[in-house]
Amino acid sequence: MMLSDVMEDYLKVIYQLQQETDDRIKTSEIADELDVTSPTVTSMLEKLEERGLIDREKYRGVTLTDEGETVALEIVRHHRLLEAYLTEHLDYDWSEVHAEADRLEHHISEDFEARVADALDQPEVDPHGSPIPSADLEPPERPDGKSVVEFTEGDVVVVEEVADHDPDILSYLSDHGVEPGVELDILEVAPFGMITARASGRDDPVSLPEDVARHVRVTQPAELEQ
Amino acid sequence: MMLSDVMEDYLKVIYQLQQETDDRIKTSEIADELDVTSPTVTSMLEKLEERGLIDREKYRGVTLTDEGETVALEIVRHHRLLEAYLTEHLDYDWSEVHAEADRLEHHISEDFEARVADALDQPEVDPHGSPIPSADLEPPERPDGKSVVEFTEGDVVVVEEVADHDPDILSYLSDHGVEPGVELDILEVAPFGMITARASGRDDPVSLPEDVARHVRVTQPAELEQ
DNA sequence: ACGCGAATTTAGAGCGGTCTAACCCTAAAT
DNA sequence: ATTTAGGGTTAGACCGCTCTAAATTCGCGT
Repeated sequence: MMLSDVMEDYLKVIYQLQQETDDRIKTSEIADELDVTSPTVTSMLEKLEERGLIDREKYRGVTLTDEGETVALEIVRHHRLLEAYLTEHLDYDWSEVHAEADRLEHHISEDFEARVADALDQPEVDPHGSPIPSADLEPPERPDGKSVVEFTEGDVVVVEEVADHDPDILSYLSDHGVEPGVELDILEVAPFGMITARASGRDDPVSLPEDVARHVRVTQPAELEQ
Repeated sequence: MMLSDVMEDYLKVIYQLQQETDDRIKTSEIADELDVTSPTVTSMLEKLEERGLIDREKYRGVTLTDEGETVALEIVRHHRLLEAYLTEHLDYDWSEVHAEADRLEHHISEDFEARVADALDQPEVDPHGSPIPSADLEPPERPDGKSVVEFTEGDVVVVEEVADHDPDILSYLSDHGVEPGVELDILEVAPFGMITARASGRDDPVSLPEDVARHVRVTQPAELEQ
Protein backbone atom coordinates (compact mmCIF):
# COMPACT_ATOMS: atom_id res chain seq x y z
CA MET A 1 0.00 0.00 0.00
CA MET A 2 1.51 3.26 -1.16
CA LEU A 3 0.52 6.01 1.25
CA SER A 4 1.48 9.66 1.14
CA ASP A 5 3.20 11.30 4.09
CA VAL A 6 0.05 13.28 4.66
CA MET A 7 -2.11 10.18 4.91
CA GLU A 8 0.35 8.70 7.35
CA ASP A 9 0.08 11.83 9.46
CA TYR A 10 -3.68 11.58 9.58
CA LEU A 11 -3.51 7.94 10.64
CA LYS A 12 -0.94 8.75 13.29
CA VAL A 13 -3.01 11.47 14.91
CA ILE A 14 -6.17 9.38 14.75
CA TYR A 15 -4.25 6.65 16.54
CA GLN A 16 -2.93 9.01 19.15
CA LEU A 17 -6.31 10.61 19.78
CA GLN A 18 -7.81 7.14 20.05
CA GLN A 19 -5.32 6.33 22.81
CA GLU A 20 -6.83 9.01 25.00
CA THR A 21 -10.55 8.80 24.41
CA ASP A 22 -12.26 5.51 23.48
CA ASP A 23 -14.75 7.63 21.52
CA ARG A 24 -14.78 7.87 17.77
CA ILE A 25 -12.45 10.61 16.60
CA LYS A 26 -14.08 13.76 15.33
CA THR A 27 -13.20 15.75 12.26
CA SER A 28 -12.45 18.85 14.30
CA GLU A 29 -10.10 17.07 16.67
CA ILE A 30 -8.01 15.95 13.74
CA ALA A 31 -8.17 19.40 12.20
CA ASP A 32 -6.90 20.97 15.42
CA GLU A 33 -4.08 18.51 15.73
CA LEU A 34 -2.89 18.87 12.16
CA ASP A 35 -3.58 22.55 11.79
CA VAL A 36 -5.85 22.26 8.79
CA THR A 37 -9.50 23.12 8.26
CA SER A 38 -12.33 20.66 8.73
CA PRO A 39 -13.27 20.40 5.05
CA THR A 40 -9.71 19.35 4.42
CA VAL A 41 -10.04 16.66 7.03
CA THR A 42 -13.37 15.48 5.68
CA SER A 43 -11.97 14.98 2.21
CA MET A 44 -8.95 13.15 3.52
CA LEU A 45 -11.14 10.92 5.67
CA GLU A 46 -13.07 9.97 2.54
CA LYS A 47 -9.86 8.83 0.94
CA LEU A 48 -8.72 6.91 3.96
CA GLU A 49 -12.08 5.22 4.15
CA GLU A 50 -11.93 4.21 0.49
CA ARG A 51 -8.62 2.56 1.18
CA GLY A 52 -9.98 0.64 4.13
CA LEU A 53 -7.78 2.35 6.69
CA ILE A 54 -10.56 3.84 8.78
CA ASP A 55 -14.20 3.18 9.55
CA ARG A 56 -16.26 6.27 9.10
CA GLU A 57 -19.78 7.17 10.05
CA LYS A 58 -20.69 10.44 8.49
CA TYR A 59 -21.12 13.18 11.09
CA ARG A 60 -20.03 10.79 13.82
CA GLY A 61 -16.30 10.48 13.49
CA VAL A 62 -13.91 7.69 12.61
CA THR A 63 -11.95 4.80 14.08
CA LEU A 64 -8.93 3.05 12.66
CA THR A 65 -9.35 -0.35 11.01
CA ASP A 66 -6.77 -2.98 11.89
CA GLU A 67 -4.92 -2.09 8.75
CA GLY A 68 -5.02 1.60 9.57
CA GLU A 69 -3.79 0.89 13.05
CA THR A 70 -0.87 -1.10 11.69
CA VAL A 71 0.18 1.82 9.52
CA ALA A 72 -0.14 4.18 12.49
CA LEU A 73 1.93 1.87 14.66
CA GLU A 74 4.63 1.79 12.03
CA ILE A 75 4.85 5.56 12.05
CA VAL A 76 4.75 5.76 15.81
CA ARG A 77 7.49 3.14 15.98
CA HIS A 78 9.60 5.18 13.60
CA HIS A 79 8.98 8.32 15.59
CA ARG A 80 9.83 6.88 18.96
CA LEU A 81 12.84 4.93 17.78
CA LEU A 82 14.17 8.11 16.26
CA GLU A 83 13.58 10.01 19.48
CA ALA A 84 15.45 7.35 21.40
CA TYR A 85 18.29 7.27 18.91
CA LEU A 86 18.68 11.04 18.83
CA THR A 87 19.00 11.29 22.61
CA GLU A 88 21.16 8.23 22.92
CA HIS A 89 23.60 8.72 20.07
CA LEU A 90 23.39 12.30 18.88
CA ASP A 91 23.34 14.08 22.18
CA TYR A 92 19.89 15.56 21.84
CA ASP A 93 17.98 16.52 24.95
CA TRP A 94 14.62 14.77 25.38
CA SER A 95 12.93 18.14 25.03
CA GLU A 96 14.26 18.62 21.50
CA VAL A 97 13.74 15.31 19.81
CA HIS A 98 10.09 15.51 18.94
CA ALA A 99 10.31 17.98 16.08
CA GLU A 100 13.26 16.22 14.50
CA ALA A 101 11.58 12.83 14.72
CA ASP A 102 8.46 14.30 13.13
CA ARG A 103 10.53 15.45 10.19
CA LEU A 104 12.17 12.08 9.69
CA GLU A 105 9.54 9.51 10.62
CA HIS A 106 8.06 9.24 7.12
CA HIS A 107 11.36 9.01 5.33
CA ILE A 108 13.27 6.13 6.80
CA SER A 109 13.45 2.67 5.25
CA GLU A 110 12.68 -0.59 6.99
CA ASP A 111 16.37 -1.25 6.89
CA PHE A 112 17.16 2.01 8.66
CA GLU A 113 14.50 1.27 11.25
CA ALA A 114 16.07 -2.10 11.96
CA ARG A 115 19.57 -0.71 12.25
CA VAL A 116 18.46 2.00 14.64
CA ALA A 117 16.62 -0.55 16.74
CA ASP A 118 19.76 -2.70 16.80
CA ALA A 119 21.96 0.21 17.79
CA LEU A 120 19.63 0.82 20.73
CA ASP A 121 19.25 -2.85 21.61
CA GLN A 122 15.56 -3.06 20.81
CA PRO A 123 14.35 -0.38 23.20
CA GLU A 124 10.83 -0.53 24.60
CA VAL A 125 10.29 3.09 25.51
CA ASP A 126 11.34 6.42 24.10
CA PRO A 127 12.90 9.25 26.11
CA HIS A 128 9.48 10.50 27.20
CA GLY A 129 8.60 7.09 28.55
CA SER A 130 6.21 6.35 25.70
CA PRO A 131 6.15 2.71 24.64
CA ILE A 132 7.74 1.94 21.28
CA PRO A 133 5.52 -0.37 19.22
CA SER A 134 7.30 -3.66 18.53
CA ALA A 135 8.58 -4.56 15.08
CA ASP A 136 5.63 -6.89 14.45
CA LEU A 137 3.29 -3.90 14.86
CA GLU A 138 0.89 -5.75 17.10
CA PRO A 139 -1.21 -3.31 19.13
CA PRO A 140 0.64 -2.88 22.43
CA GLU A 141 -0.94 -3.32 25.84
CA ARG A 142 -2.18 -0.24 27.57
CA PRO A 143 0.68 0.83 29.81
CA ASP A 144 0.50 0.82 33.63
CA GLY A 145 -0.51 3.77 35.69
CA LYS A 146 -2.75 6.76 35.37
CA SER A 147 -2.44 10.44 34.83
CA VAL A 148 -1.03 12.27 37.79
CA VAL A 149 -4.20 14.38 37.85
CA GLU A 150 -5.98 11.43 39.44
CA PHE A 151 -3.87 11.60 42.58
CA THR A 152 -4.03 13.95 45.56
CA GLU A 153 -1.97 15.68 48.19
CA GLY A 154 0.28 13.32 50.06
CA ASP A 155 0.45 10.66 47.33
CA VAL A 156 3.85 9.47 46.25
CA VAL A 157 4.15 8.41 42.63
CA VAL A 158 6.73 7.46 40.06
CA VAL A 159 6.78 9.21 36.69
CA GLU A 160 6.38 6.75 33.85
CA GLU A 161 5.75 8.97 30.89
CA VAL A 162 5.64 12.64 30.02
CA ALA A 163 3.55 12.71 26.89
CA ASP A 164 4.01 16.33 25.94
CA HIS A 165 5.66 17.65 22.80
CA ASP A 166 6.36 21.27 23.64
CA PRO A 167 10.11 21.71 24.10
CA ASP A 168 9.65 24.63 26.49
CA ILE A 169 7.41 22.65 28.77
CA LEU A 170 9.67 19.64 28.61
CA SER A 171 12.82 21.52 29.46
CA TYR A 172 11.01 23.31 32.28
CA LEU A 173 10.03 19.93 33.63
CA SER A 174 13.47 18.39 33.38
CA ASP A 175 14.95 21.51 34.97
CA HIS A 176 12.78 20.70 37.95
CA GLY A 177 13.54 17.02 37.97
CA VAL A 178 10.32 15.76 36.39
CA GLU A 179 11.41 12.94 34.09
CA PRO A 180 10.51 9.31 33.58
CA GLY A 181 11.77 7.24 36.51
CA VAL A 182 11.65 10.03 39.05
CA GLU A 183 9.65 9.82 42.28
CA LEU A 184 7.24 12.64 42.92
CA ASP A 185 5.73 13.81 46.24
CA ILE A 186 2.43 15.48 45.53
CA LEU A 187 2.27 18.54 47.72
CA GLU A 188 -0.90 20.25 46.62
CA VAL A 189 -3.73 20.02 44.14
CA ALA A 190 -5.17 23.43 43.42
CA PRO A 191 -8.94 23.74 42.79
CA PHE A 192 -8.34 24.60 39.16
CA GLY A 193 -6.35 21.42 38.67
CA MET A 194 -2.81 22.59 39.05
CA ILE A 195 -0.58 20.09 40.79
CA THR A 196 2.41 21.06 42.87
CA ALA A 197 4.94 18.35 43.63
CA ARG A 198 8.53 17.77 44.56
CA ALA A 199 10.85 15.44 42.69
CA SER A 200 12.86 13.15 44.94
CA GLY A 201 16.23 14.58 45.95
CA ARG A 202 15.12 18.10 45.15
CA ASP A 203 14.41 21.15 47.25
CA ASP A 204 12.44 23.14 44.73
CA PRO A 205 8.82 22.21 44.15
CA VAL A 206 7.36 22.23 40.66
CA SER A 207 3.85 23.14 39.58
CA LEU A 208 2.07 21.52 36.70
CA PRO A 209 -0.95 23.29 35.18
CA GLU A 210 -3.75 20.87 34.60
CA ASP A 211 -3.25 20.40 30.87
CA VAL A 212 0.39 19.61 31.45
CA ALA A 213 -0.33 17.31 34.38
CA ARG A 214 -2.88 15.41 32.34
CA HIS A 215 -0.07 14.17 30.12
CA VAL A 216 2.11 12.97 32.96
CA ARG A 217 1.47 9.27 33.54
CA VAL A 218 2.58 7.86 36.86
CA THR A 219 2.40 4.69 38.93
CA GLN A 220 2.34 4.19 42.66
CA PRO A 221 5.23 2.25 44.17
CA ALA A 222 3.84 -1.15 45.27
CA GLU A 223 4.52 -0.78 48.97
CA LEU A 224 2.48 2.39 49.13
CA GLU A 225 -0.69 1.28 47.42
CA GLN A 226 -3.93 1.83 49.22
CA MET B 1 13.70 31.04 1.20
CA MET B 2 11.13 28.27 1.46
CA LEU B 3 11.85 25.68 -1.21
CA SER B 4 10.01 22.46 -1.86
CA ASP B 5 11.83 19.15 -1.79
CA VAL B 6 11.28 18.93 -5.53
CA MET B 7 12.94 22.27 -6.17
CA GLU B 8 15.87 21.22 -4.05
CA ASP B 9 16.19 18.08 -6.13
CA TYR B 10 16.32 20.06 -9.34
CA LEU B 11 19.01 22.35 -7.95
CA LYS B 12 21.00 19.37 -6.73
CA VAL B 13 21.04 17.63 -10.08
CA ILE B 14 21.84 20.84 -11.94
CA TYR B 15 24.77 21.27 -9.59
CA GLN B 16 25.95 17.74 -10.11
CA LEU B 17 25.63 17.92 -13.88
CA GLN B 18 27.52 21.19 -13.81
CA GLN B 19 30.37 19.46 -12.01
CA GLU B 20 30.94 17.24 -15.00
CA THR B 21 30.44 19.47 -18.01
CA ASP B 22 31.18 23.24 -17.91
CA ASP B 23 28.37 23.63 -20.45
CA ARG B 24 24.98 25.02 -19.61
CA ILE B 25 22.69 22.25 -18.39
CA LYS B 26 20.00 21.17 -20.83
CA THR B 27 16.38 20.44 -20.09
CA SER B 28 16.67 16.87 -21.24
CA GLU B 29 19.68 16.12 -19.08
CA ILE B 30 17.73 17.15 -16.02
CA ALA B 31 14.70 15.22 -17.23
CA ASP B 32 16.79 12.06 -17.59
CA GLU B 33 18.32 12.43 -14.18
CA LEU B 34 15.05 13.02 -12.37
CA ASP B 35 12.92 10.69 -14.42
CA VAL B 36 10.39 13.25 -15.51
CA THR B 37 9.41 14.60 -18.93
CA SER B 38 10.97 17.69 -20.46
CA PRO B 39 7.87 19.88 -20.23
CA THR B 40 7.88 19.18 -16.53
CA VAL B 41 11.46 20.34 -16.34
CA THR B 42 10.77 23.44 -18.40
CA SER B 43 8.01 24.57 -16.09
CA MET B 44 10.11 23.96 -13.02
CA LEU B 45 13.01 25.85 -14.54
CA GLU B 46 10.70 28.83 -15.02
CA LYS B 47 9.92 28.80 -11.33
CA LEU B 48 13.55 28.46 -10.31
CA GLU B 49 14.44 31.35 -12.58
CA GLU B 50 11.74 33.54 -11.06
CA ARG B 51 13.23 32.90 -7.69
CA GLY B 52 16.69 33.80 -8.85
CA LEU B 53 18.15 30.36 -8.30
CA ILE B 54 19.18 29.71 -11.88
CA ASP B 55 20.09 31.70 -14.98
CA ARG B 56 18.15 30.53 -17.95
CA GLU B 57 18.44 31.20 -21.63
CA LYS B 58 15.45 29.75 -23.40
CA TYR B 59 16.36 26.77 -25.57
CA ARG B 60 19.95 26.98 -24.34
CA GLY B 61 19.96 25.52 -20.90
CA VAL B 62 20.60 26.84 -17.42
CA THR B 63 23.33 27.50 -14.87
CA LEU B 64 23.00 27.94 -11.14
CA THR B 65 23.21 31.42 -9.67
CA ASP B 66 25.33 31.82 -6.55
CA GLU B 67 22.20 31.53 -4.49
CA GLY B 68 21.11 28.39 -6.32
CA GLU B 69 24.54 26.91 -5.87
CA THR B 70 24.39 27.57 -2.15
CA VAL B 71 21.12 25.70 -1.89
CA ALA B 72 22.54 22.83 -3.93
CA LEU B 73 25.62 22.69 -1.74
CA GLU B 74 23.45 22.52 1.34
CA ILE B 75 21.63 19.50 -0.04
CA VAL B 76 24.82 17.84 -1.21
CA ARG B 77 26.32 18.45 2.22
CA HIS B 78 23.32 16.81 3.85
CA HIS B 79 23.50 13.89 1.47
CA ARG B 80 27.17 13.18 1.92
CA LEU B 81 27.19 13.71 5.67
CA LEU B 82 24.35 11.24 5.90
CA GLU B 83 26.22 8.74 3.76
CA ALA B 84 29.25 9.08 5.98
CA TYR B 85 27.21 8.77 9.15
CA LEU B 86 25.32 5.71 7.95
CA THR B 87 28.51 3.81 7.12
CA GLU B 88 30.36 4.98 10.18
CA HIS B 89 27.71 4.58 12.87
CA LEU B 90 24.92 2.44 11.52
CA ASP B 91 26.91 -0.27 9.87
CA TYR B 92 25.79 0.39 6.33
CA ASP B 93 27.96 -0.68 3.45
CA TRP B 94 29.06 2.13 1.13
CA SER B 95 27.08 0.52 -1.64
CA GLU B 96 23.82 0.93 0.27
CA VAL B 97 23.91 4.44 1.62
CA HIS B 98 22.94 6.44 -1.42
CA ALA B 99 19.26 5.61 -1.49
CA GLU B 100 18.84 6.16 2.24
CA ALA B 101 20.62 9.51 2.11
CA ASP B 102 18.41 10.56 -0.79
CA ARG B 103 15.36 9.86 1.32
CA LEU B 104 16.62 11.86 4.27
CA GLU B 105 18.59 14.74 2.81
CA HIS B 106 15.63 17.11 2.55
CA HIS B 107 14.29 16.41 5.99
CA ILE B 108 17.04 17.11 8.46
CA SER B 109 17.40 20.31 10.44
CA GLU B 110 20.48 22.49 10.65
CA ASP B 111 20.84 21.22 14.18
CA PHE B 112 20.83 17.61 13.05
CA GLU B 113 23.35 18.39 10.35
CA ALA B 114 25.67 19.94 12.91
CA ARG B 115 25.37 17.03 15.31
CA VAL B 116 26.08 14.50 12.60
CA ALA B 117 29.10 16.48 11.50
CA ASP B 118 30.31 16.58 15.11
CA ALA B 119 29.82 12.86 15.56
CA LEU B 120 32.02 12.31 12.50
CA ASP B 121 34.56 14.98 13.45
CA GLN B 122 33.84 17.28 10.51
CA PRO B 123 34.58 14.80 7.74
CA GLU B 124 35.74 16.06 4.36
CA VAL B 125 34.76 13.17 2.15
CA ASP B 126 31.91 10.69 2.06
CA PRO B 127 32.33 6.91 1.71
CA HIS B 128 32.55 7.19 -2.08
CA GLY B 129 35.38 9.67 -1.81
CA SER B 130 33.17 12.60 -2.82
CA PRO B 131 34.03 15.85 -1.06
CA ILE B 132 31.54 17.05 1.54
CA PRO B 133 30.82 20.77 1.13
CA SER B 134 31.88 22.68 4.21
CA ALA B 135 29.35 24.18 6.62
CA ASP B 136 29.83 27.67 5.18
CA LEU B 137 28.66 26.36 1.79
CA GLU B 138 31.44 28.03 -0.14
CA PRO B 139 31.98 26.33 -3.51
CA PRO B 140 34.68 23.74 -2.93
CA GLU B 141 37.81 23.43 -5.06
CA ARG B 142 37.74 20.99 -7.88
CA PRO B 143 39.25 17.83 -6.44
CA ASP B 144 42.56 16.37 -7.65
CA GLY B 145 42.82 13.75 -10.31
CA LYS B 146 41.00 12.72 -13.43
CA SER B 147 38.73 9.95 -14.52
CA VAL B 148 40.46 6.61 -14.84
CA VAL B 149 39.34 6.53 -18.50
CA GLU B 150 42.08 9.02 -19.26
CA PHE B 151 44.82 6.55 -18.37
CA THR B 152 46.25 3.62 -20.29
CA GLU B 153 47.76 0.18 -19.94
CA GLY B 154 50.63 0.13 -17.51
CA ASP B 155 49.59 3.21 -15.52
CA VAL B 156 49.36 2.89 -11.78
CA VAL B 157 46.78 5.06 -10.10
CA VAL B 158 45.10 5.57 -6.73
CA VAL B 159 41.33 5.58 -6.50
CA GLU B 160 40.06 8.85 -5.05
CA GLU B 161 36.36 8.67 -5.71
CA VAL B 162 33.79 6.25 -7.07
CA ALA B 163 30.95 8.52 -8.08
CA ASP B 164 28.40 5.89 -8.92
CA HIS B 165 25.07 5.36 -7.20
CA ASP B 166 24.05 1.90 -8.30
CA PRO B 167 24.37 -0.46 -5.32
CA ASP B 168 24.99 -3.47 -7.57
CA ILE B 169 27.87 -1.81 -9.33
CA LEU B 170 29.29 -0.51 -6.07
CA SER B 171 29.22 -3.84 -4.35
CA TYR B 172 30.72 -5.50 -7.41
CA LEU B 173 33.52 -2.97 -7.25
CA SER B 174 34.19 -3.38 -3.56
CA ASP B 175 34.09 -7.16 -3.98
CA HIS B 176 37.02 -6.70 -6.35
CA GLY B 177 38.86 -4.24 -4.18
CA VAL B 178 38.00 -1.06 -6.03
CA GLU B 179 37.41 1.51 -3.29
CA PRO B 180 38.72 4.96 -2.45
CA GLY B 181 42.34 4.75 -1.30
CA VAL B 182 43.16 1.60 -3.24
CA GLU B 183 46.01 1.43 -5.77
CA LEU B 184 45.07 0.16 -9.22
CA ASP B 185 47.30 -1.35 -11.93
CA ILE B 186 45.73 -0.71 -15.28
CA LEU B 187 46.13 -3.89 -17.29
CA GLU B 188 44.19 -3.20 -20.45
CA VAL B 189 42.04 -0.63 -22.15
CA ALA B 190 39.68 -2.24 -24.61
CA PRO B 191 38.81 -0.39 -27.85
CA PHE B 192 35.25 0.16 -26.67
CA GLY B 193 36.51 1.84 -23.51
CA MET B 194 36.38 -0.96 -21.00
CA ILE B 195 39.23 -0.85 -18.52
CA THR B 196 40.67 -3.92 -16.88
CA ALA B 197 42.76 -3.39 -13.80
CA ARG B 198 44.02 -5.09 -10.67
CA ALA B 199 43.63 -3.66 -7.18
CA SER B 200 46.80 -3.80 -5.11
CA GLY B 201 47.13 -6.97 -3.07
CA ARG B 202 44.63 -8.81 -5.23
CA ASP B 203 44.90 -11.68 -7.66
CA ASP B 204 41.65 -11.19 -9.50
CA PRO B 205 41.47 -8.46 -12.12
CA VAL B 206 38.37 -6.33 -12.45
CA SER B 207 36.83 -4.88 -15.56
CA LEU B 208 35.06 -1.56 -15.68
CA PRO B 209 32.76 -0.82 -18.61
CA GLU B 210 33.34 2.67 -19.89
CA ASP B 211 30.37 4.32 -18.25
CA VAL B 212 31.39 2.88 -14.92
CA ALA B 213 35.04 3.81 -15.39
CA ARG B 214 34.11 7.37 -16.25
CA HIS B 215 32.90 7.83 -12.71
CA VAL B 216 36.05 6.51 -11.09
CA ARG B 217 38.33 9.44 -10.29
CA VAL B 218 41.96 8.61 -9.64
CA THR B 219 45.33 10.29 -9.07
CA GLN B 220 48.83 9.14 -9.94
CA PRO B 221 51.18 8.60 -7.04
CA ALA B 222 53.78 11.42 -7.12
CA GLU B 223 56.83 9.25 -7.74
CA LEU B 224 55.28 7.77 -10.86
CA GLU B 225 54.19 10.88 -12.67
CA GLN B 226 55.33 11.32 -16.21
C1' DA C 1 21.01 29.87 -47.24
C1' DC C 2 17.78 26.26 -46.43
C1' DG C 3 15.63 22.47 -44.70
C1' DC C 4 15.29 18.83 -41.48
C1' DG C 5 15.65 16.27 -37.21
C1' DA C 6 16.12 16.80 -32.46
C1' DA C 7 15.31 19.26 -28.53
C1' DT C 8 12.54 22.71 -26.18
C1' DT C 9 8.63 25.15 -25.05
C1' DT C 10 3.58 26.05 -25.02
C1' DA C 11 -1.08 24.55 -24.19
C1' DG C 12 -4.07 22.20 -21.65
C1' DA C 13 -5.34 18.62 -18.46
C1' DG C 14 -5.19 15.82 -14.03
C1' DC C 15 -4.16 14.60 -9.23
C1' DG C 16 -3.26 15.48 -4.35
C1' DG C 17 -3.90 18.46 -0.74
C1' DT C 18 -5.44 22.60 0.75
C1' DC C 19 -8.74 26.60 1.32
C1' DT C 20 -13.40 29.56 1.83
C1' DA C 21 -18.27 29.94 1.53
C1' DA C 22 -22.45 27.85 1.76
C1' DC C 23 -25.28 24.35 3.24
C1' DC C 24 -26.73 20.47 6.28
C1' DC C 25 -26.96 17.33 10.20
C1' DT C 26 -26.93 16.21 15.20
C1' DA C 27 -27.85 16.66 19.75
C1' DA C 28 -29.19 19.30 23.45
C1' DA C 29 -32.55 22.67 25.37
C1' DT C 30 -36.83 24.16 25.73
C1' DA D 1 -41.79 18.32 18.93
C1' DT D 2 -39.23 22.37 17.66
C1' DT D 3 -35.66 25.23 17.67
C1' DT D 4 -30.98 26.30 17.57
C1' DA D 5 -25.96 26.30 18.14
C1' DG D 6 -22.06 24.00 16.70
C1' DG D 7 -19.74 21.01 14.06
C1' DG D 8 -19.60 18.33 9.53
C1' DT D 9 -20.00 18.11 4.76
C1' DT D 10 -20.51 19.78 -0.06
C1' DA D 11 -19.20 22.80 -3.75
C1' DG D 12 -15.92 25.02 -6.05
C1' DA D 13 -11.46 27.09 -6.38
C1' DC D 14 -6.27 27.19 -6.23
C1' DC D 15 -1.40 25.72 -6.10
C1' DG D 16 2.37 22.54 -6.94
C1' DC D 17 3.93 19.09 -9.80
C1' DT D 18 3.23 16.12 -13.26
C1' DC D 19 1.67 14.44 -17.91
C1' DT D 20 0.54 14.24 -23.34
C1' DA D 21 -0.01 16.54 -27.62
C1' DA D 22 1.05 20.26 -30.45
C1' DA D 23 3.88 24.09 -31.81
C1' DT D 24 8.34 26.27 -31.95
C1' DT D 25 13.26 26.87 -32.14
C1' DC D 26 17.95 25.39 -32.76
C1' DG D 27 21.80 24.01 -35.22
C1' DC D 28 23.77 20.94 -38.40
C1' DG D 29 24.46 19.25 -43.05
C1' DT D 30 24.03 20.14 -47.54
